[in-house]
Amino acid sequence: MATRAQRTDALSKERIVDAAIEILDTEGEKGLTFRTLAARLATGAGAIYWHVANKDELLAAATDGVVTRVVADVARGENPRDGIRILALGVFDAIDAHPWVGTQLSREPWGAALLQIFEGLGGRLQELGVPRAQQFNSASALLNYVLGAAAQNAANARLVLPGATDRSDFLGGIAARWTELDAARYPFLRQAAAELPEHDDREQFLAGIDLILSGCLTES
Amino acid sequence: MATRAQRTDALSKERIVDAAIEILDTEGEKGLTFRTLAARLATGAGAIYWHVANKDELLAAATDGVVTRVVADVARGENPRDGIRILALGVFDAIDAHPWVGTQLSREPWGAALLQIFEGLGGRLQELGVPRAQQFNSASALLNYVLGAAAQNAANARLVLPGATDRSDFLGGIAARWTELDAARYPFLRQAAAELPEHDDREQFLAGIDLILSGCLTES
DNA sequence: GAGAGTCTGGAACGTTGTTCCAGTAACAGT
DNA sequence: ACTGTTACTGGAACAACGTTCCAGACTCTC
Repeated sequence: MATRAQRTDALSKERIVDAAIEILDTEGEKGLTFRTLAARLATGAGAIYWHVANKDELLAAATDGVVTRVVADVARGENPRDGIRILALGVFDAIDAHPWVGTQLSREPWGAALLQIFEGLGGRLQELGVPRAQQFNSASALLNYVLGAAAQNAANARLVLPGATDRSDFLGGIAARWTELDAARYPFLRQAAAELPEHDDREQFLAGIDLILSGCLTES
Repeated sequence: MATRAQRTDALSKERIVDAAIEILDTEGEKGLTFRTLAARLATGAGAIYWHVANKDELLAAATDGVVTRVVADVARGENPRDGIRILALGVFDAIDAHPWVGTQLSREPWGAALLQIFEGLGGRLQELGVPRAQQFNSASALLNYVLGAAAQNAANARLVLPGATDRSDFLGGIAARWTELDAARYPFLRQAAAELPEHDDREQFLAGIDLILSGCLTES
């Protein structure tokens, strides 16, 4: 049974997941259906179900595929602080390139993809000298922050399409709405509106990482 | 047109949203369909569409409803640090009670619910004396952390149902899987597995808030 | 009463995830 | 070369969903 021959045009979970990733990237989350997938693979829906239990498993596998590549790409041997920044930014960029990964990471609580990121963050916090009693909490804080920023960014990416021509138009439009808010109830937002259009998501994300890291190291 | 009389059994957006929240809380996200909603309101799907544009708007309205209540409940006049903790914990608890809110907050990037939370956090950071240049970044970091933790918690809540009888069983099962991981690739997770079963989600969440706050205040 | 607006309920449409199953390809044993 | 078994395929069929459509019912104004 192990050494069974394959047809030359054999379908496989790997080919299916790769095709799914391609569709997700080009057509978005709504573009991936078992029918479009079957069409791209020139087969029927039933054949796909032989290799994949259901759509959730397919999405989880696609997510794991992307995340595994990111985590593996982060060089070991960096000093731990830079390692954390590179890893976090890698996840951030991956989700920028594949917004559906952000959605998926928030849906799949203890999946393989998440564990890899958690390990990468936690291991480097150890190296940084965070006291053992606080390693778990600190790593969780970092992970939650990364996931929150990621999901938010993914949702944004999904939203840029309609209306605005480019990113600064888009943010300008949101800032304009903020300045129209009730001054008594939303003083902070009205002030922040000024900074919104020219802020850089990546820089802001990294600033948050540094903030949390400095918190990890100052708390005794 | 403004002073049009209402039938006594009149449908309204408010009644629809309230019924939707009830279904979401009792039956979960999958339980809310326009058919179940119409059945509970003893009407047809078309009647609902007269008051609500589509399901997205319905979910957004339900989310805003819950979040508005939470934000309003947080007493002003607290010292700002406690205010942030209470607000964040309020959002956390609300999502624990209504897991679907967590999912929704991550999907709706600049919705009214999010703005209220952002304002609450940012305003109190100002009072805390965070330098103006860092208020935007700090508030974003807090918000992203809250959202990440919230979404993760919501996903967990959705997952407890099958299998395990109670929470510590559930976490114990996950910890057991962590200890079976490859020791060379996952040293941190294997260590964290020991702490997982008895950790308290709320406490860990608050520890993360304190971590970020201390980071906000030490970064010059 | 007549007419106009507002609102209702349910039938109907197109699409989705999933199941089912008759059929085919490649092997192993004889 | 035949046969049976297993591994796999493709497409028809099903139930459920979000959404649209529209004939009617209600309630006001004239």
